[in-house]
Order: sequence, then structure tokens, then C-alpha cells
Amino acid sequence: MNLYKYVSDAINEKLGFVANLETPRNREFGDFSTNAAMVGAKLAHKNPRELAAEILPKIQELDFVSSAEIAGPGFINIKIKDDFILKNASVPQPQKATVPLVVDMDYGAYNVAKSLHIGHLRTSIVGDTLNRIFRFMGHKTISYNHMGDWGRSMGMVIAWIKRIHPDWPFFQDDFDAGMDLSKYTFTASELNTFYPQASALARQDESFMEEAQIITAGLQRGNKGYNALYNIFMPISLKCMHDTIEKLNILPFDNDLGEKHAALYVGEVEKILRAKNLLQQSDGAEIISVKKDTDTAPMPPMMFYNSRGATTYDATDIAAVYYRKLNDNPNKIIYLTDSRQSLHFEQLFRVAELAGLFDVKNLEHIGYGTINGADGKPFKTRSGNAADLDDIIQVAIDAVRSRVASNNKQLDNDTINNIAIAALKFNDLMHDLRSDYIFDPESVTSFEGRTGPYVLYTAVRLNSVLNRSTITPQLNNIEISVDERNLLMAIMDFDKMIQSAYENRATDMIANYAYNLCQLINAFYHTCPILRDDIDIKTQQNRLYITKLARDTLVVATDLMGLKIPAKM
RNA sequence: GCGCCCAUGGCUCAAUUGGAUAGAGCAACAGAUUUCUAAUCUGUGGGUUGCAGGUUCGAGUCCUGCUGGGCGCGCCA
Repeated sequence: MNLYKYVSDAINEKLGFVANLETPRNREFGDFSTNAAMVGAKLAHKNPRELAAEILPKIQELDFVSSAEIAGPGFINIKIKDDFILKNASVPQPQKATVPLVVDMDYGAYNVAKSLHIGHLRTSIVGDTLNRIFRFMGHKTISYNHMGDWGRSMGMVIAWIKRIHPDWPFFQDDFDAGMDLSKYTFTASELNTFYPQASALARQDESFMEEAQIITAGLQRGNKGYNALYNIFMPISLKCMHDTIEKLNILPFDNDLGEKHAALYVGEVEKILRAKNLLQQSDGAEIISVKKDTDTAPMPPMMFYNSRGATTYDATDIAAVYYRKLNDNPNKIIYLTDSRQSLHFEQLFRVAELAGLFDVKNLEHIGYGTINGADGKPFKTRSGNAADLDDIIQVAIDAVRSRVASNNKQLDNDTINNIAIAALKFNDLMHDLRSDYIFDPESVTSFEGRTGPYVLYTAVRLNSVLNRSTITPQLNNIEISVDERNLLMAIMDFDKMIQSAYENRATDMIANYAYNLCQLINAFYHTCPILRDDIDIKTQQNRLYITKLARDTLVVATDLMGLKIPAKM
């Protein structure tokens, strides 16, 4: 049961107006409180405590209220009857949306021929959890990995390959796409070194940069050799992405469609833009002005074609909106990217509006904060590069392994991986996604307190009790302790929490709820023994019932975060 | 220059979107296991919420100014 909603509705009906129901920060004040008297007093110019005294008896009459009293400047604090809580606590049921939406979700956005690095951590983890929240709430989501698979970086990679294998057929004038190309291939790790090397070279060698640009243009115009080569390394890169995603227990993307695919629609979009007279020449480029008279901030135009005639990511992003509207006709498109791209999305949404491509009200950009190192600057490895996601995962795995060894435990590899991934994901999810946060490898691998492993450990303990017990969990109407009561209240808080997490796109609410629930579970676990001879059977049944509710609720939360609960740890 | 965001114990973060005595974790210290997993639990110390005003019953939260930081501002994505 959604206790908050039940109590709120009952009070509103009884009072005949909508009273603001709160859960006090300090639980000792009560299970719920309302400031209705203070709000009312302001409007009626009355004394809030007197008004509270008028309202109070009506609240006291409600059958689930054990006590209600006036406190402080005019709060009414409400306590709920224990047996009501015990009887109505239930595992959260997915609250299906009355009007399910179709939502395109754009996150991940990995780059071809570049391994996933720390910059992809949040978009992957938070995006996945947002996706799961939307589905949990009954909406249909279509997830897009809008890959960086078509820009200048592709030209650089090909230019690099040409440099190290100038004799390969892809670069010959008489290239025959029909020939056997199976011997021209790369390992994933080899492929991932190409871009960084090419990029470093391009910075100091202008002729190499120029060649990369020529190759980029050739690739985009359909040069057979370049495209054949692209078609060789693209799947290798895609497999890398999928492997890392799988390690992180992130739902597979519904679409791996990136800039290359969007580029197919640039021509159609160009026609629309021209018909609306939105494209204009500027310094050899074709741009779309998105400035409004009311703007106080700098608002540069979007660049559709650059001065070399190549499509930019502005153009492919516009085309992607067009394609999604055409193909999915979604109610909403949600983009999850680094908040530094906010201006780009503001521009994009304005173009979508100007060109009539999509209802601008239903385009949403969620900008997440940067993951920083201890120095407050974007997290880098000691060598100054963005840390590879696979390496970060490995560090976490090694830390779990050494922890397991020092505790004289024996756990299989899957379990160790799950614990490491939980540590990494929970650490990300627990932060407000809009804020920067500091990634401290030491605290991510400490596993104590507010961590993913703590959450898993709590679930494992509950499962252990439930698995050992031969007694059937059963609800008995007997007195409950304060720890049992607090736990039940938290379980009933789930529905309110998930609604808020959904509305605010606040993935941290799930993580913090799960942690708070675990704290209460562990307190309950400590003070409420179950499988012991001196505990009477009715208490055992009751506590098992509560244990099961807690476990099932925790499972819903961990599922939303994509954490796997091990059998033991 | 213009615009957006941020500032909370030693450190990392919360604070129900304006509510009551600002909460957790880490670190420090003191305890708890003949008992369902000690990756746990209980307790102690630690705060003028960057500074100065303002709005009101009530401000970490809203407004103004200042200080200090981060980010963005047409041919990278």
C-alpha cells in the first residue's frame, strides 16, 4: 500500500480541502504531519494554533490514526496505528501509468574505435536506471545508443590505418569490394589504440590532419575502400561496447543507430529546412539561426553543413529527431548527456520547433555532472588520459577479490564481479545526477557503509534467513517493536519515492532509498532474532513475514539499479 | 565580456523543492559475536550552511549585492 497517499486522501476527504501532508524529518514527531493550519491561518489571518485545534478532532476521528497532536508553531503530528501498518504493508506493485507514453531515450552514445571510458560511466548507468524507472512506471521506452560513428574521428582512424598499412587494398585506386577481405582485421585492443595515436599525430602534423579530413569526406561520399574498411572495424567496436554493457548489467540498447544512420536523413531534413527558408550562408557554411529577441545569453547558430560541405553533428542530431518522429512517433525524446552540452540541446530543440519536426515541449535534455578526481578536475589516470571503463571495472574486481581473501571467504567469479559492479554503479547512482561528483577509487573499493556491497550484503542476509527457515511467514496481529515498525514504514514509502524519482528524473532517490531501507533492515536484523528456540512461533512467523516483505522490496530497488544479488557473500 | 551551475563538520555527500533540534557515510575514539553472515550493529566528539543585507509565522533552500570556484559561448562531438 502507498500509505502516504492513503493517509493524504483520507485526511483531505475528511477536512474537505487539500492539506499538505509531510513526513517529518524527525520521526519522533510522528509518522506524518501537516502544516494545513499554518497555511490556512495565513489566508484567514487567524492564529495557526487555534485553527489547528479546530482541525485536530477530525483527524483524530480517522480509524487508522492512533494519535494526533498540535506541535510547534501549528503543525499537526499524526501517528498511525501499529496494526494498520502491519496489516497493510505490501511489496510495491508496479503502478502502471494510466496513459502509457512512448519515450525515446538517448544515452550511452559511445564512439566507434574508442574504448568506453569514464566519460561513459554516468550516461550508461544513470541512463539504464532511468530507462528501467520509465518501464517500471508502465511506459514504453525505446533506447538509442546514438554512436559517434561518422565524423572526423572515423577519418582519423582510417588515415592511421592507411599510415601503418599503406599497402592494404582499401587504399588502392583499383580496390575491388568483391575480393576476400577476411585477412584484414584487428583485435579490439589494437583497434582502440588507433584513435588516440592518430589524434596525437594530427595535433602536430597538419598534413596528416588534412588527409584525415579528405578521408572523412571520402567516407561520407561513399568511397568503396574506406567504407569496406569501416565495415570491418565497426562490428569489432560494437562488440566491445556490448561486452562492457553486459559487464555492467545494463539493458541492451533497442537501437545501435548513430550519426551514420542519422546522416541518411540529412537530405530530407535539408528539404524541410529550405522550404521554411531556415538555411543561410555564412562564411561558406550553411547555418540555422536560432536566436530570439528575448535572449540574454549568447546563442550561436546551428551549423548544418560546414565550410567543407560536410555534415556536422548538429545536422545529424536534427536528422535523428526527424527519423525518430518518423519511425517511432514517440510522445517524448529524452537525451541524457554531460551538462556541458546544454547549449547544443537548447539550439537543437529550437531548430526542431522552427522546422516543425517535433513538439518542443516534449524534447527533454537531462545534463549530468562531471566525474572529477580528487583535484576537482575531470578524472584522469596517472598518465593523464581518460580512464578506460574496463580498467576501472578491473580495479573494483581486484579490490573485491582481495577483500574476499582477507575475510577468508570463498566466492565464485560471478559473485565477485557482481559485487564490484554494484560498488561502481551504486557509487554513481547515489549522487544527484545533475551535480559533479568526486570519483575516489579508494572509497569506491572500500565496501563499507553507504555502498553497493552493503546493499547486496543486506539482501544476502535476508535471503539466508528465508532459505534456512522451515516456518511459513505469516501475519499475526501481535505487538511490533520500533525497529519492525520503522522498517514497515520504509517499505510503505516505496511508492511515494518511485513516483518522485520518476517525476524528477532522480536516480539518486532509488539508491538513497535502498540504502536507508538497508539500514533499517540491519537494525531489525540485529534486534529481532527469528530462528531461535526462545522466540515464540507467532513472533517468528511475523518477523519472517516482515523479512520477506523487506527482501522483496529491496529486490525491486536493486532491479531498478541493475544490481544482481549474489547467493552468498 | 555575456550566460548557466556550485559553495553545508577534517573528507565525500543528504536535507521531503519554504518547515520543527541541518542528517548520513568515511576517517577518529569507545563498545557489541555461546545467537539467523562482523562487508553488520550501538555509542561519542565534530556545524555562525562562503560573506553582507532583504522577503515572512519560519530560509541551507527564495530575492539583491559581494567573494571564491566550475562550465559554456559557429566549422570537435
